[in-house]
Amino acid sequence: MNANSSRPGTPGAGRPSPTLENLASAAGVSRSTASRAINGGSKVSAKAQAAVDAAIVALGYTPNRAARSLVTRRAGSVALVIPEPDARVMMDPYFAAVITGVNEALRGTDLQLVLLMSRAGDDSARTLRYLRGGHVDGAIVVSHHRADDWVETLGATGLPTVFIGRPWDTGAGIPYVDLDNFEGGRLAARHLASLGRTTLASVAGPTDMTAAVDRLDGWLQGLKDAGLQPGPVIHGDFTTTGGAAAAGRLLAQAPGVDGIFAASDLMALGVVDALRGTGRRVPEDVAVVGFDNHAIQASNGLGLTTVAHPMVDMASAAGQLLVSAIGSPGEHMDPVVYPAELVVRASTVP
Amino acid sequence: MNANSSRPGTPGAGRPSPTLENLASAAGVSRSTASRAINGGSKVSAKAQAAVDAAIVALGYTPNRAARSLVTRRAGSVALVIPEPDARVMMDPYFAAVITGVNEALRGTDLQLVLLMSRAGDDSARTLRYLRGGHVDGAIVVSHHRADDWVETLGATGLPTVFIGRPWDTGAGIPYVDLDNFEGGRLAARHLASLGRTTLASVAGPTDMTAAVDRLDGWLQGLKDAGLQPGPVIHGDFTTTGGAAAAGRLLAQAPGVDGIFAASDLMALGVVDALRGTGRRVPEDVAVVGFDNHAIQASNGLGLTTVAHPMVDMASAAGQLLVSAIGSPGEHMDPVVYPAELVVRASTVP
DNA sequence: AGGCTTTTCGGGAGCGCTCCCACGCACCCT
DNA sequence: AGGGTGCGTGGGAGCGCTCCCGAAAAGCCT
Repeated sequence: MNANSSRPGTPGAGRPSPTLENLASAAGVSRSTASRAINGGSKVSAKAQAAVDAAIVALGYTPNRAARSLVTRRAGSVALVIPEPDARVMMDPYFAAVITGVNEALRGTDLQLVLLMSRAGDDSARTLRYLRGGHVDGAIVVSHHRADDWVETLGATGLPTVFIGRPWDTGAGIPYVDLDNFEGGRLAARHLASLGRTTLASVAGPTDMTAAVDRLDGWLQGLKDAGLQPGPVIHGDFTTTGGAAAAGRLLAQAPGVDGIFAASDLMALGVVDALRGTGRRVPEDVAVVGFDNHAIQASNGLGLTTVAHPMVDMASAAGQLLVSAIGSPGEHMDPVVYPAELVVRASTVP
Repeated sequence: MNANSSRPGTPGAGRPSPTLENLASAAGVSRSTASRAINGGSKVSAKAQAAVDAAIVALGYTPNRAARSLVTRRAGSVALVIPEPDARVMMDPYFAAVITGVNEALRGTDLQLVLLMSRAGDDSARTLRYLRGGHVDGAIVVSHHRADDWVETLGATGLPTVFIGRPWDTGAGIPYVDLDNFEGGRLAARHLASLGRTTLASVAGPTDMTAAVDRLDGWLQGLKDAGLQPGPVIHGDFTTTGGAAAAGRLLAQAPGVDGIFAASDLMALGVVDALRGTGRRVPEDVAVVGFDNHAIQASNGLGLTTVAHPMVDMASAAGQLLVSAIGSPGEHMDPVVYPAELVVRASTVP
């Protein structure tokens, strides 16, 4: 037995891949019949279908995407647009979840995921040119900051588009997938109130993101429902260190706080660390509620009470929405809003 | 001023984009000349070039990628292959860094990034078919586990390929970008030894990853160099919880340990938590060294001594390597190995 | 100035595929 | 038995582009 017995004949040459014509003659049918057999198989006799199928395997035939695209005017790919500075992508588990979910939705279709990460200004024009250039059949935009004007711009191009996270401007009627962030905030407030906590504060997210604003609005509404005075609100940046810093300022403002709602699990972890740093016990002295139910919540040993945010599922739903939007263009699609659910753990209930 | 004054003429219709022929007649030249003017501009008179350039702007012309691909046999895209179960992608910051870096390298070229995440078995065949089907001009493979046989398989196809992380089988001569993990492990050992620590243990990574094995080998070599007895080695899975669990077992084996090297920052955080959970102080009782210098190391307030691992830069280097491999196929390219550097913080030096 | 090379240009062909249309054949209805 | 009505099939055209090659224009030499 020789170890390298399976060396190919012409190294590096890469034999030309078989064409549809090759396939057809190998199967003993015409190019047209072969094409029909490959796509959907309607109006093809069982015999011809079988012959083509066999030939595909025998020749290792793969249709040439470029040729197909040229005539069908379909690119066979969708773009995932992430309009964020790269550094942010690094830390936030959100994007990994989005990629995973969208990818999941695309599995089974023959659509490929093209990643479009665009930084500030100039680059976003490039991205836009690419999108409207017909190079993709649709786009999923991770909608985040108020400044991005993707909505109106993309809305005008007619390119099937789905947003993940409610965009600021929903007027264009572009479909989106979102979590009921308002209800999530309300649940957090109600939960803390039901535990008898009365001095409640929040480490909120950036004010230019709909998700952060909704969570805060819900939180305040929940406090009002419970008949509680709203405590201080500090805006963080959704990161752990940002959460810790916000907690520090918060404690300076309201040393007697006994319940904190952090608008993300990452920030909640920072908050817990900061609290412990001051000698406070969680949850005995201060109960903490996070947001996202991200796996990382378990990382400091303390189970974190949090609002579930099924990011992968939501991204997958966005992918499916896009696929069906591509399938039936022009049809109106309603937004999909996932309900919020509270997951109670040791950071509020010992 | 009417708010919706900029509505396009035919909503949803999407006017047909101009073809090269349109462009040529608008510029008053032939299709061929227009084509030449667009690609490289050699053998085109200044006058013709200017006319074409003007027409491009006037018409908003974008070349049809599919048509171009069909004749040039270049896809205009590269694949990023991530052969991991999706769940893993979620937690590990590594992949976000890879995506960021590769994307950075591709900026400036007209290559697009196509994401190929393939799960176990069946799916990997699909991925492979896609890669060898000529749908991309090259591939970057995040090489991780021993089981993946991408190396030999891709090596045979002749598709330009670069690995991130040294693959198990380097025989095929496929270029890769890696960190000097061995040296990183050795630095950790030397550092702890130089602090007078004598009972040293390691929470290593999975044994089927070259990075984990190299770090461990370097660690053991460093201990030998310092004349120290190697302490227990527990294998974790590069996650925080895995690190905490490993630390628990490690303390059972060697309660008197005064220095621990964790093969990733995530695991190091788990280790620190576990140590504190037993009442041990870091670094007074036990010094801890991590690996990666990931931003998350700051998350628990304690600065973590760690080995720098410039993942974004490395991924970017891999992207550049791939671009040049596509430019000059068949040419041999040497692996790129980044040096390891120790970053000393409070987890070892108070 | 005549013949030469060099430079610029335009038309034709064809990449691999899908779609349209027309043709043949089996089948069923009256 | 004759004329439908299907379904299955094959050939032709053409998607938008690049490349090849021959023609035209411009430059150079002796």
